[in-house]
Amino acid sequence: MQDRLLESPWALHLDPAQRARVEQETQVLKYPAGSVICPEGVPAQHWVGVLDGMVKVDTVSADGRGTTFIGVTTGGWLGEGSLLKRELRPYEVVTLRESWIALMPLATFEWLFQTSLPFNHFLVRQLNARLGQFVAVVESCRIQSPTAQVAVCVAELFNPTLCSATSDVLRISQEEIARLCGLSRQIAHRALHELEQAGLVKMKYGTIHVLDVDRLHAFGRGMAPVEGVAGRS
DNA sequence: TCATTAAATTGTT
DNA sequence: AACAATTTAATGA
Repeated sequence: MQDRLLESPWALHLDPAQRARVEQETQVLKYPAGSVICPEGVPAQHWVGVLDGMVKVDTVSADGRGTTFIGVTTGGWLGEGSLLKRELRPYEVVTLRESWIALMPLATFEWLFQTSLPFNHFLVRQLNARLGQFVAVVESCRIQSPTAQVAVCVAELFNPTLCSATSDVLRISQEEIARLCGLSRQIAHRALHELEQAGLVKMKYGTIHVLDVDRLHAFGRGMAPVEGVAGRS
């Protein structure tokens, strides 16, 4: 699993010396499901890579209610925002299931940031992709139905710029999907059932098979079956 | 390998 | 939100 580290997209264009230092200083650890990798409110000390598994980024308010902002699947990297700003982690990072996690120290990240142009290109593309991800979610949330919202959230978990989707099987409970979309579990459940009937996903116990990512994405932007609303203007 | 139990997840009201 | 039903995982014979 250590090998996966240098197979990351940002590592492909580093020179041998840079690759060597990255490999030496980055630790690769296995975490059981539910582990807090980055606690909220502590200084950010690592850039976090999901070599295998899945994590969520969320925050818990005082009254115990929590919201999930993003899910990151195998091949994704996160946490660069807090590193660049040298700030306390505004959100916590938690594994949703057993995962292999890479932790690159701040110093190593900063060194790559200062010395590698390809690394900077990667960061710009990643930040841009994240922005697009959030815009798509907000759009589906404001304009479309909850079902479209779920469609976009699930589709975005497969965003090729943000992860290296190796499989179309998503091991995640409907409850976590609901958190990810900011919906109640029953609404998310209904939405997932609709998407299943539309032939876009296939539900099993604890897993979701994504059959057509492209159509899922399209669903979030007006391809919804309710065209009585969309057609009028 | 099979039966029993606990835990997690889903389905329904 | 609470409850019931279902599936999986773990345990032990």
